[in-house]
Amino acid sequence: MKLLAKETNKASETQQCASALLEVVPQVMQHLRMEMRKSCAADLSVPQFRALAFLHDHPDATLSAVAEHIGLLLPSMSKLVDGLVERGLVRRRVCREDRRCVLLRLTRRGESALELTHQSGRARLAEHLASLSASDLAVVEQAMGLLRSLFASARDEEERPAG
Amino acid sequence: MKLLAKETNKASETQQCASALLEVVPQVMQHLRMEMRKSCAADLSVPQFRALAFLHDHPDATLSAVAEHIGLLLPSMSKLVDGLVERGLVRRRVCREDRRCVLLRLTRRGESALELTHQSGRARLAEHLASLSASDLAVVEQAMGLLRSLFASARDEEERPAG
DNA sequence: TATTGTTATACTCTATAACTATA
DNA sequence: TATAGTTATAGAGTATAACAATA
Repeated sequence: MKLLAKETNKASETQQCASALLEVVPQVMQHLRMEMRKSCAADLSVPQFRALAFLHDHPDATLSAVAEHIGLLLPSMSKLVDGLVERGLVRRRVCREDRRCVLLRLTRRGESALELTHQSGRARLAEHLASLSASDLAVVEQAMGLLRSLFASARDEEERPAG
Repeated sequence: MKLLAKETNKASETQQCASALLEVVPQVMQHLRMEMRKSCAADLSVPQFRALAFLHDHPDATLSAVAEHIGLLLPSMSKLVDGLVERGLVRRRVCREDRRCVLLRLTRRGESALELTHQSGRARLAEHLASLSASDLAVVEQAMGLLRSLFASARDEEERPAG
């Protein structure tokens, strides 16, 4: 009976946590979006920024790989990459071994844009976090670690197995 | 000197935490978006869901109030509400005291759609969270509480002062 | 035939600028 | 004149469906 009660508590805790995520994640996301837009560091949208970050970590990734990581379907990703290529931030190249595949890689301008945006975004976010105590910061960072593992895409799991 | 070192550590902790947010929040957000789309519970987008949730908690809120909470400008909000009104989820009404203002309120269908989407989203999210231990869940929930306070909009602060 | 990617099309999100109605 | 909201317009994000090229 006690075990059952525990299970029930766990389930209700899980539901409560899910509710919190459902409310807070979009709220924080909206702030991220607005700050990135206002800062105009390199004028990157959030998905563009994420794509560049992935390509920084995985040079010569295929379009499919990026799409899976970002969580977009191929047509959406193809279009997003169109923009990055037009702006000279990414280089598109056909793979020699399998000519159906497209290999993507950051240009030097792409690297700069990524770094600029990352630094500026981090700085603005850090201002918001300034009022947190050291232990609060630790809680948030730990939570982000947990969520990163939970919501990593299948392909990411292969490379960096989640704990 | 020791104090300075502490300050430096705190700053670097803050930066690291900001980096984690910058990476993980969009990742989780993307999952939320996709799950809400796939579930088709009531076919609500994330911003639509957020607007309904706010109106549930604040009946007869003005368009401006909703816009500020969601983090949209007035034209964007007006258009979003157009869609909700057309679908019969929200009622728009002119305020008698100040005829410039528009008061928004959920219809019964709006309440249902909100509840359906909330339950379905929470359930799907809960599946992902199932592998977390009770203490991990607590960490995530605590982090969400901290972030909710930090990123609440100005108007929300008035009603529910952040700790 | 199956897979990778692109093109075509459509809808939502979001912004800015110009406008209307009310105060 | 200032404020609340709408309309007009535009661009990015995202999806589905249809297509092309390669395996």
